[in-house]
Amino acid sequence: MNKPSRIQRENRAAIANAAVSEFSARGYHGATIDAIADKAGMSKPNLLYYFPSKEAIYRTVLEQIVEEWLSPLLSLDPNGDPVEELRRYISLKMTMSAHRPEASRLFASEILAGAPILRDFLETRLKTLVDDKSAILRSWIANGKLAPVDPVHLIFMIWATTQHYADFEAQIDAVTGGASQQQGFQDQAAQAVLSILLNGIKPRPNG
Amino acid sequence: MNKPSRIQRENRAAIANAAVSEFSARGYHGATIDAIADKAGMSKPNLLYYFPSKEAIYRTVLEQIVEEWLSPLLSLDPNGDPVEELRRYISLKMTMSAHRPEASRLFASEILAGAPILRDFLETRLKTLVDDKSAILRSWIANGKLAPVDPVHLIFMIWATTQHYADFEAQIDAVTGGASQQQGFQDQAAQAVLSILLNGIKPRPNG
DNA sequence: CAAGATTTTGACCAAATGGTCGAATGTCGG
DNA sequence: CCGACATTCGACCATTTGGTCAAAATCTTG
Repeated sequence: MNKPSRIQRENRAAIANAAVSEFSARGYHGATIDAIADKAGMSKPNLLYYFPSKEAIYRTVLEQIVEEWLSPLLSLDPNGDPVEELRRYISLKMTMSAHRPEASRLFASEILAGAPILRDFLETRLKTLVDDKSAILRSWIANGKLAPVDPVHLIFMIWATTQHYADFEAQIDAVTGGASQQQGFQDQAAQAVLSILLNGIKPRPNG
Repeated sequence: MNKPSRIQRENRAAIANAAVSEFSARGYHGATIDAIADKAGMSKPNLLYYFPSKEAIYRTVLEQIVEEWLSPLLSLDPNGDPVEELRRYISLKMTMSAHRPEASRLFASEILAGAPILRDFLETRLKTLVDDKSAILRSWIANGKLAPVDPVHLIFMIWATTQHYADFEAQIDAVTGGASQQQGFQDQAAQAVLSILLNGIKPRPNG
Protein backbone atom coordinates (compact mmCIF):
# COMPACT_ATOMS: atom_id res chain seq x y z
CA MET A 1 0.00 0.00 0.00
CA ASN A 2 1.45 3.33 -1.10
CA LYS A 3 1.41 6.52 0.85
CA PRO A 4 -2.07 8.03 0.88
CA SER A 5 -2.48 11.17 -1.21
CA ARG A 6 -3.70 14.45 0.22
CA ILE A 7 -7.13 13.77 -1.26
CA GLN A 8 -7.19 10.35 0.36
CA ARG A 9 -6.26 11.70 3.74
CA GLU A 10 -8.83 14.46 3.58
CA ASN A 11 -11.62 12.25 2.36
CA ARG A 12 -10.96 9.47 4.82
CA ALA A 13 -10.95 11.99 7.63
CA ALA A 14 -14.17 13.60 6.42
CA ILE A 15 -15.83 10.21 6.20
CA ALA A 16 -14.65 9.21 9.65
CA ASN A 17 -15.99 12.42 11.19
CA ALA A 18 -19.31 12.07 9.44
CA ALA A 19 -19.52 8.44 10.45
CA VAL A 20 -18.94 9.14 14.14
CA SER A 21 -21.69 11.70 14.03
CA GLU A 22 -24.17 9.49 12.20
CA PHE A 23 -23.42 6.24 14.01
CA SER A 24 -23.57 7.90 17.41
CA ALA A 25 -26.84 9.65 16.68
CA ARG A 26 -28.67 6.79 14.98
CA GLY A 27 -26.85 3.61 15.93
CA TYR A 28 -25.21 1.19 13.54
CA HIS A 29 -28.39 0.09 11.82
CA GLY A 30 -30.03 3.50 11.86
CA ALA A 31 -27.12 5.20 10.14
CA THR A 32 -27.04 5.01 6.35
CA ILE A 33 -24.13 5.16 3.95
CA ASP A 34 -26.00 7.84 2.02
CA ALA A 35 -26.28 10.07 5.07
CA ILE A 36 -22.62 9.60 5.95
CA ALA A 37 -21.60 10.38 2.38
CA ASP A 38 -23.80 13.47 2.33
CA LYS A 39 -22.35 14.72 5.59
CA ALA A 40 -18.85 14.06 4.29
CA GLY A 41 -19.69 16.01 1.14
CA MET A 42 -19.45 13.24 -1.44
CA SER A 43 -21.55 10.70 -3.28
CA LYS A 44 -22.20 7.21 -1.94
CA PRO A 45 -20.14 5.42 -4.62
CA ASN A 46 -17.32 7.80 -3.87
CA LEU A 47 -17.46 6.97 -0.19
CA LEU A 48 -17.39 3.30 -1.08
CA TYR A 49 -14.25 3.99 -3.05
CA TYR A 50 -12.54 4.75 0.25
CA PHE A 51 -14.13 2.11 2.44
CA PRO A 52 -15.25 -1.29 1.20
CA SER A 53 -18.42 -1.45 3.29
CA LYS A 54 -20.51 0.13 6.00
CA GLU A 55 -19.06 -2.25 8.56
CA ALA A 56 -15.53 -1.29 7.56
CA ILE A 57 -16.30 2.36 8.29
CA TYR A 58 -17.79 1.39 11.62
CA ARG A 59 -14.77 -0.72 12.59
CA THR A 60 -12.38 2.04 11.63
CA VAL A 61 -13.98 4.79 13.67
CA LEU A 62 -14.49 2.45 16.60
CA GLU A 63 -10.82 1.56 16.61
CA GLN A 64 -9.81 5.21 16.58
CA ILE A 65 -12.10 5.96 19.50
CA VAL A 66 -10.88 3.03 21.50
CA GLU A 67 -7.26 4.13 21.24
CA GLU A 68 -8.23 7.58 22.38
CA TRP A 69 -10.23 6.14 25.27
CA LEU A 70 -7.40 4.00 26.52
CA SER A 71 -4.73 6.63 26.94
CA PRO A 72 -5.85 8.31 30.18
CA LEU A 73 -5.84 5.05 32.08
CA LEU A 74 -2.45 4.16 30.65
CA SER A 75 -0.93 7.19 32.29
CA LEU A 76 -1.94 6.28 35.85
CA ASP A 77 1.40 6.52 37.63
CA PRO A 78 2.21 4.01 40.37
CA ASN A 79 4.75 6.41 41.87
CA GLY A 80 2.43 9.39 42.08
CA ASP A 81 0.26 10.33 45.03
CA PRO A 82 -2.76 8.00 44.90
CA VAL A 83 -5.48 10.57 45.46
CA GLU A 84 -3.79 13.04 43.13
CA GLU A 85 -3.36 10.43 40.44
CA LEU A 86 -7.03 9.50 40.63
CA ARG A 87 -8.06 13.13 40.65
CA ARG A 88 -6.10 13.66 37.47
CA TYR A 89 -7.54 10.54 35.85
CA ILE A 90 -11.12 11.41 36.71
CA SER A 91 -10.68 15.00 35.58
CA LEU A 92 -9.23 13.83 32.29
CA LYS A 93 -12.15 11.50 31.67
CA MET A 94 -14.63 14.25 32.52
CA THR A 95 -12.94 16.53 30.03
CA MET A 96 -12.98 13.89 27.33
CA SER A 97 -16.62 13.19 27.97
CA ALA A 98 -17.41 16.88 27.59
CA HIS A 99 -15.27 17.34 24.48
CA ARG A 100 -16.16 14.26 22.47
CA PRO A 101 -19.64 13.20 23.54
CA GLU A 102 -20.40 11.65 20.16
CA ALA A 103 -17.38 9.38 20.36
CA SER A 104 -18.42 8.37 23.85
CA ARG A 105 -21.93 7.56 22.70
CA LEU A 106 -20.70 5.54 19.75
CA PHE A 107 -18.54 3.46 22.04
CA ALA A 108 -21.43 3.06 24.46
CA SER A 109 -23.77 1.95 21.74
CA GLU A 110 -21.32 -0.74 20.64
CA ILE A 111 -21.07 -2.06 24.20
CA LEU A 112 -24.83 -1.86 24.72
CA ALA A 113 -25.30 -4.07 21.70
CA GLY A 114 -23.02 -6.68 23.27
CA ALA A 115 -19.73 -5.47 21.80
CA PRO A 116 -19.94 -7.60 18.64
CA ILE A 117 -16.97 -5.80 17.10
CA LEU A 118 -14.98 -4.82 20.18
CA ARG A 119 -15.32 -8.01 22.20
CA ASP A 120 -11.88 -9.24 21.31
CA PHE A 121 -10.26 -5.91 22.14
CA LEU A 122 -12.06 -5.78 25.49
CA GLU A 123 -11.03 -9.30 26.42
CA THR A 124 -7.39 -8.79 25.58
CA ARG A 125 -5.90 -5.30 25.67
CA LEU A 126 -8.47 -3.70 27.94
CA LYS A 127 -8.53 -6.63 30.35
CA THR A 128 -4.75 -6.58 30.61
CA LEU A 129 -4.71 -2.87 31.20
CA VAL A 130 -7.36 -3.08 33.90
CA ASP A 131 -5.53 -5.96 35.56
CA ASP A 132 -2.34 -3.90 35.59
CA LYS A 133 -3.92 -0.79 36.97
CA SER A 134 -5.89 -2.76 39.53
CA ALA A 135 -2.61 -4.04 40.87
CA ILE A 136 -1.44 -0.47 41.37
CA LEU A 137 -4.63 0.42 43.19
CA ARG A 138 -4.30 -2.66 45.34
CA SER A 139 -0.80 -1.71 46.38
CA TRP A 140 -2.00 1.76 47.29
CA ILE A 141 -4.70 0.20 49.44
CA ALA A 142 -2.19 -2.14 51.06
CA ASN A 143 -0.09 0.91 51.99
CA GLY A 144 -3.09 2.56 53.55
CA LYS A 145 -3.20 5.30 50.92
CA LEU A 146 -6.70 4.39 49.80
CA ALA A 147 -9.76 2.95 51.49
CA PRO A 148 -10.13 -0.77 50.91
CA VAL A 149 -12.42 -1.02 47.91
CA ASP A 150 -12.35 -3.50 45.05
CA PRO A 151 -10.12 -1.76 42.46
CA VAL A 152 -11.98 -3.16 39.49
CA HIS A 153 -15.27 -1.80 40.75
CA LEU A 154 -13.63 1.53 41.44
CA ILE A 155 -12.50 1.66 37.82
CA PHE A 156 -16.00 0.74 36.64
CA MET A 157 -17.47 3.49 38.79
CA ILE A 158 -15.12 6.06 37.35
CA TRP A 159 -15.99 5.00 33.82
CA ALA A 160 -19.69 4.98 34.64
CA THR A 161 -19.84 8.41 36.23
CA THR A 162 -17.62 10.21 33.78
CA GLN A 163 -19.11 8.76 30.60
CA HIS A 164 -22.62 9.25 31.91
CA TYR A 165 -22.36 12.96 31.19
CA ALA A 166 -21.81 12.27 27.51
CA ASP A 167 -23.91 9.16 27.05
CA PHE A 168 -26.98 10.37 28.92
CA GLU A 169 -26.69 13.97 27.83
CA ALA A 170 -30.27 13.97 26.57
CA GLN A 171 -31.55 12.95 29.99
CA ILE A 172 -29.31 15.39 31.83
CA ASP A 173 -30.40 18.18 29.54
CA ALA A 174 -34.04 17.39 30.09
CA VAL A 175 -33.77 17.14 33.86
CA THR A 176 -31.63 20.26 34.29
CA GLY A 177 -33.59 22.28 31.75
CA GLY A 178 -30.70 22.42 29.33
CA ALA A 179 -28.15 23.50 31.89
CA SER A 180 -25.58 21.08 30.57
CA GLN A 181 -25.07 23.33 27.57
CA GLN A 182 -24.23 26.28 29.75
CA GLN A 183 -20.78 27.39 30.73
CA GLY A 184 -19.90 26.22 34.19
CA PHE A 185 -22.04 23.12 34.21
CA GLN A 186 -19.14 20.91 33.29
CA ASP A 187 -17.01 22.31 36.10
CA GLN A 188 -19.85 21.83 38.53
CA ALA A 189 -20.28 18.23 37.41
CA ALA A 190 -16.57 17.56 37.65
CA GLN A 191 -16.45 19.03 41.12
CA ALA A 192 -19.35 16.91 42.36
CA VAL A 193 -17.97 13.73 40.85
CA LEU A 194 -14.47 14.37 42.20
CA SER A 195 -15.81 15.27 45.62
CA ILE A 196 -17.88 12.13 46.03
CA LEU A 197 -15.45 9.69 44.48
CA LEU A 198 -12.32 11.03 46.16
CA ASN A 199 -13.96 11.27 49.55
CA GLY A 200 -15.38 7.82 48.95
CA ILE A 201 -11.92 6.32 48.56
CA LYS A 202 -9.81 8.34 50.95
CA PRO A 203 -8.33 6.14 53.64
CA ARG A 204 -10.56 5.96 56.71
CA PRO A 205 -9.49 5.26 60.29
CA ASN A 206 -12.12 2.58 60.93
CA GLY A 207 -11.27 0.56 57.77
CA MET B 1 -62.43 0.02 24.21
CA ASN B 2 -63.75 -3.21 25.72
CA LYS B 3 -61.98 -5.36 28.23
CA PRO B 4 -59.14 -7.25 26.59
CA SER B 5 -59.71 -10.97 26.21
CA ARG B 6 -57.38 -13.55 27.67
CA ILE B 7 -55.83 -14.06 24.24
CA GLN B 8 -55.27 -10.35 23.90
CA ARG B 9 -53.59 -10.09 27.26
CA GLU B 10 -51.35 -13.06 26.61
CA ASN B 11 -50.36 -11.99 23.13
CA ARG B 12 -49.71 -8.41 24.06
CA ALA B 13 -47.52 -9.57 26.92
CA ALA B 14 -45.64 -12.02 24.70
CA ILE B 15 -45.05 -9.29 22.14
CA ALA B 16 -43.86 -6.84 24.78
CA ASN B 17 -41.39 -9.35 26.20
CA ALA B 18 -40.06 -10.25 22.78
CA ALA B 19 -39.82 -6.58 21.88
CA VAL B 20 -37.77 -5.67 24.95
CA SER B 21 -35.38 -8.46 24.14
CA GLU B 22 -35.02 -7.55 20.46
CA PHE B 23 -34.92 -3.78 20.85
CA SER B 24 -32.37 -3.97 23.65
CA ALA B 25 -30.11 -6.35 21.76
CA ARG B 26 -30.26 -4.72 18.34
CA GLY B 27 -31.49 -1.18 18.87
CA TYR B 28 -34.63 0.33 17.40
CA HIS B 29 -33.50 0.16 13.79
CA GLY B 30 -31.73 -3.18 14.12
CA ALA B 31 -34.78 -4.94 15.53
CA THR B 32 -37.29 -6.24 13.00
CA ILE B 33 -41.00 -6.87 13.35
CA ASP B 34 -40.44 -10.35 11.95
CA ALA B 35 -37.93 -11.23 14.64
CA ILE B 36 -40.18 -9.89 17.38
CA ALA B 37 -43.13 -11.83 15.99
CA ASP B 38 -41.04 -15.00 15.80
CA LYS B 39 -39.85 -14.64 19.36
CA ALA B 40 -43.42 -14.00 20.47
CA GLY B 41 -44.52 -17.13 18.63
CA MET B 42 -46.75 -15.60 15.99
CA SER B 43 -46.73 -14.33 12.42
CA LYS B 44 -45.91 -10.75 11.53
CA PRO B 45 -49.43 -9.82 10.38
CA ASN B 46 -50.75 -11.27 13.59
CA LEU B 47 -48.40 -9.10 15.62
CA LEU B 48 -49.58 -6.11 13.63
CA TYR B 49 -53.11 -7.02 14.59
CA TYR B 50 -52.16 -6.17 18.18
CA PHE B 51 -49.94 -3.16 17.57
CA PRO B 52 -50.42 -0.74 14.70
CA SER B 53 -46.72 -0.26 13.98
CA LYS B 54 -43.16 -0.96 15.05
CA GLU B 55 -42.97 2.43 16.71
CA ALA B 56 -46.12 1.71 18.70
CA ILE B 57 -44.53 -1.44 20.13
CA TYR B 58 -41.42 0.52 20.99
CA ARG B 59 -43.38 3.28 22.71
CA THR B 60 -45.40 0.78 24.70
CA VAL B 61 -42.45 -1.13 26.10
CA LEU B 62 -40.54 2.06 26.82
CA GLU B 63 -43.45 3.42 28.81
CA GLN B 64 -43.67 0.26 30.87
CA ILE B 65 -39.95 0.38 31.61
CA VAL B 66 -40.04 4.02 32.55
CA GLU B 67 -42.77 3.46 35.12
CA GLU B 68 -40.76 0.65 36.62
CA TRP B 69 -37.66 2.79 36.67
CA LEU B 70 -39.31 5.67 38.45
CA SER B 71 -40.65 3.87 41.47
CA PRO B 72 -37.47 3.48 43.55
CA LEU B 73 -36.76 7.19 43.52
CA LEU B 74 -40.39 7.94 44.38
CA SER B 75 -40.01 6.09 47.64
CA LEU B 76 -37.11 8.18 48.97
CA ASP B 77 -38.46 9.19 52.37
CA PRO B 78 -37.71 12.69 53.67
CA ASN B 79 -38.30 11.49 57.22
CA GLY B 80 -35.95 8.53 57.09
CA ASP B 81 -32.29 8.53 58.03
CA PRO B 82 -30.44 10.10 55.06
CA VAL B 83 -27.64 7.59 54.73
CA GLU B 84 -30.02 4.68 55.28
CA GLU B 85 -32.46 6.03 52.72
CA LEU B 86 -29.72 6.39 50.14
CA ARG B 87 -28.37 2.96 50.95
CA ARG B 88 -31.81 1.52 50.31
CA TYR B 89 -32.24 3.46 47.10
CA ILE B 90 -28.85 2.47 45.71
CA SER B 91 -29.37 -1.16 46.68
CA LEU B 92 -32.74 -1.19 44.98
CA LYS B 93 -31.29 0.22 41.78
CA MET B 94 -28.46 -2.31 41.84
CA THR B 95 -30.98 -5.11 42.19
CA MET B 96 -33.08 -3.80 39.33
CA SER B 97 -30.03 -3.47 37.15
CA ALA B 98 -29.12 -7.08 37.86
CA HIS B 99 -32.63 -8.41 37.36
CA ARG B 100 -33.72 -6.56 34.24
CA PRO B 101 -30.58 -5.72 32.30
CA GLU B 102 -32.42 -5.78 28.98
CA ALA B 103 -34.90 -3.19 30.15
CA SER B 104 -32.04 -1.04 31.37
CA ARG B 105 -30.26 -1.31 28.03
CA LEU B 106 -33.38 -0.47 26.09
CA PHE B 107 -33.86 2.67 28.16
CA ALA B 108 -30.19 3.53 27.74
CA SER B 109 -30.35 3.11 24.01
CA GLU B 110 -33.31 5.49 23.79
CA ILE B 111 -31.41 8.13 25.75
CA LEU B 112 -28.22 7.58 23.78
CA ALA B 113 -30.15 8.30 20.61
CA GLY B 114 -31.24 11.62 22.06
CA ALA B 115 -34.48 10.47 23.69
CA PRO B 116 -36.67 11.11 20.62
CA ILE B 117 -39.62 9.33 22.22
CA LEU B 118 -39.01 9.97 25.90
CA ARG B 119 -37.94 13.59 25.75
CA ASP B 120 -41.30 14.88 26.88
CA PHE B 121 -41.47 12.46 29.77
CA LEU B 122 -37.95 13.39 30.88
CA GLU B 123 -38.68 17.10 30.74
CA THR B 124 -41.89 16.87 32.72
CA ARG B 125 -42.41 13.97 35.10
CA LEU B 126 -38.79 13.04 35.60
CA LYS B 127 -37.64 16.64 35.98
CA THR B 128 -40.33 17.28 38.58
CA LEU B 129 -39.40 14.16 40.48
CA VAL B 130 -35.71 15.03 40.47
CA ASP B 131 -36.48 18.57 41.59
CA ASP B 132 -38.55 17.21 44.48
CA LYS B 133 -35.99 14.70 45.62
CA SER B 134 -33.17 17.20 45.24
CA ALA B 135 -34.98 19.41 47.70
CA ILE B 136 -35.01 16.57 50.21
CA LEU B 137 -31.29 16.01 49.72
CA ARG B 138 -30.64 19.71 50.12
CA SER B 139 -32.47 19.78 53.41
CA TRP B 140 -30.45 16.83 54.63
CA ILE B 141 -27.28 18.68 53.69
CA ALA B 142 -28.51 21.82 55.43
CA ASN B 143 -29.04 19.76 58.58
CA GLY B 144 -25.51 18.42 58.37
CA LYS B 145 -26.67 14.89 57.68
CA LEU B 146 -24.89 14.72 54.34
CA ALA B 147 -21.73 16.23 52.92
CA PRO B 148 -22.38 19.30 50.80
CA VAL B 149 -22.61 17.98 47.26
CA ASP B 150 -24.88 19.08 44.46
CA PRO B 151 -27.95 16.83 44.88
CA VAL B 152 -28.67 16.62 41.16
CA HIS B 153 -25.18 15.38 40.43
CA LEU B 154 -25.46 12.91 43.26
CA ILE B 155 -28.59 11.50 41.67
CA PHE B 156 -26.86 11.34 38.29
CA MET B 157 -23.96 9.47 39.86
CA ILE B 158 -26.26 6.94 41.44
CA TRP B 159 -28.00 6.36 38.14
CA ALA B 160 -24.71 6.14 36.30
CA THR B 161 -23.05 3.65 38.61
CA THR B 162 -26.01 1.38 39.14
CA GLN B 163 -27.15 1.20 35.53
CA HIS B 164 -23.60 0.74 34.32
CA TYR B 165 -23.66 -2.86 35.50
CA ALA B 166 -26.54 -3.63 33.16
CA ASP B 167 -25.73 -1.32 30.28
CA PHE B 168 -22.04 -2.14 30.01
CA GLU B 169 -22.40 -5.80 30.92
CA ALA B 170 -20.51 -6.84 27.80
CA GLN B 171 -17.51 -4.75 28.82
CA ILE B 172 -17.67 -5.87 32.43
CA ASP B 173 -17.87 -9.49 31.35
CA ALA B 174 -14.89 -9.11 29.08
CA VAL B 175 -12.74 -7.33 31.64
CA THR B 176 -13.59 -9.65 34.51
CA GLY B 177 -13.44 -12.79 32.41
CA GLY B 178 -17.15 -13.44 32.71
CA ALA B 179 -17.28 -13.00 36.46
CA SER B 180 -20.42 -10.92 36.26
CA GLN B 181 -22.38 -14.08 35.53
CA GLN B 182 -21.18 -15.75 38.68
CA GLN B 183 -22.98 -15.83 41.97
CA GLY B 184 -21.58 -13.28 44.35
CA PHE B 185 -20.42 -10.80 41.76
CA GLN B 186 -23.54 -8.71 42.14
CA ASP B 187 -23.14 -8.54 45.89
CA GLN B 188 -19.51 -7.57 45.49
CA ALA B 189 -20.46 -4.84 43.04
CA ALA B 190 -23.21 -3.55 45.29
CA GLN B 191 -20.84 -3.47 48.25
CA ALA B 192 -18.19 -1.51 46.35
CA VAL B 193 -20.70 0.97 44.98
CA LEU B 194 -22.36 1.46 48.36
CA SER B 195 -19.03 1.82 50.10
CA ILE B 196 -17.69 4.50 47.79
CA LEU B 197 -20.90 6.45 47.35
CA LEU B 198 -21.98 6.39 50.99
CA ASN B 199 -18.53 7.29 52.26
CA GLY B 200 -18.39 9.94 49.59
CA ILE B 201 -21.46 11.69 50.95
CA LYS B 202 -21.22 11.13 54.68
CA PRO B 203 -20.96 14.42 56.51
CA ARG B 204 -17.35 15.49 57.05
CA PRO B 205 -15.98 17.73 59.79
CA ASN B 206 -13.99 19.98 57.47
CA GLY B 207 -16.92 20.68 55.06
C1' DC C 1 -74.92 -25.85 17.12
C1' DA C 2 -75.22 -21.70 14.27
C1' DA C 3 -73.87 -17.04 13.56
C1' DG C 4 -71.27 -13.33 14.52
C1' DA C 5 -66.95 -11.75 16.26
C1' DT C 6 -62.20 -12.50 16.97
C1' DT C 7 -57.81 -14.20 15.69
C1' DT C 8 -54.46 -15.87 12.34
C1' DT C 9 -51.75 -15.94 8.18
C1' DG C 10 -50.04 -16.48 3.14
C1' DA C 11 -49.29 -13.51 -0.49
C1' DC C 12 -48.20 -9.10 -1.70
C1' DC C 13 -46.52 -4.18 -2.16
C1' DA C 14 -43.62 -0.02 -1.90
C1' DA C 15 -39.80 2.20 0.05
C1' DA C 16 -35.28 2.15 1.84
C1' DT C 17 -30.75 0.71 1.58
C1' DG C 18 -26.11 -1.65 0.92
C1' DG C 19 -23.45 -2.27 -2.75
C1' DT C 20 -21.82 -2.52 -8.08
C1' DC C 21 -20.35 -0.81 -12.66
C1' DG C 22 -18.75 1.72 -16.29
C1' DA C 23 -18.06 5.91 -18.02
C1' DA C 24 -16.60 10.66 -17.13
C1' DT C 25 -13.64 13.87 -14.90
C1' DG C 26 -9.58 15.48 -12.38
C1' DT C 27 -4.62 15.29 -10.92
C1' DC C 28 0.15 15.15 -11.46
C1' DG C 29 4.90 13.84 -12.70
C1' DG C 30 7.77 14.10 -16.65
C1' DC D 1 0.69 19.38 -22.44
C1' DC D 2 0.40 14.36 -22.37
C1' DG D 3 -0.48 9.96 -20.65
C1' DA D 4 -1.31 7.20 -16.74
C1' DC D 5 -3.48 6.89 -12.72
C1' DA D 6 -6.73 8.49 -9.17
C1' DT D 7 -11.15 10.19 -8.17
C1' DT D 8 -16.10 10.92 -8.81
C1' DC D 9 -20.77 9.72 -9.67
C1' DG D 10 -25.40 8.62 -12.30
C1' DA D 11 -27.85 4.66 -13.05
C1' DC D 12 -28.82 0.37 -11.56
C1' DC D 13 -29.63 -4.05 -8.83
C1' DA D 14 -30.94 -7.29 -5.11
C1' DT D 15 -32.38 -7.67 -0.56
C1' DT D 16 -34.57 -6.36 3.48
C1' DT D 17 -38.33 -4.70 5.78
C1' DG D 18 -42.51 -2.13 7.49
C1' DG D 19 -46.98 -2.59 6.49
C1' DT D 20 -51.67 -4.18 3.88
C1' DC D 21 -55.44 -7.26 2.61
C1' DA D 22 -58.61 -10.67 1.97
C1' DA D 23 -59.55 -15.08 3.06
C1' DA D 24 -59.28 -18.83 6.35
C1' DA D 25 -59.44 -20.72 10.96
C1' DT D 26 -60.96 -20.40 15.60
C1' DC D 27 -63.58 -18.70 19.46
C1' DT D 28 -67.66 -17.38 21.95
C1' DT D 29 -72.18 -17.17 23.11
C1' DG D 30 -77.26 -17.10 22.72
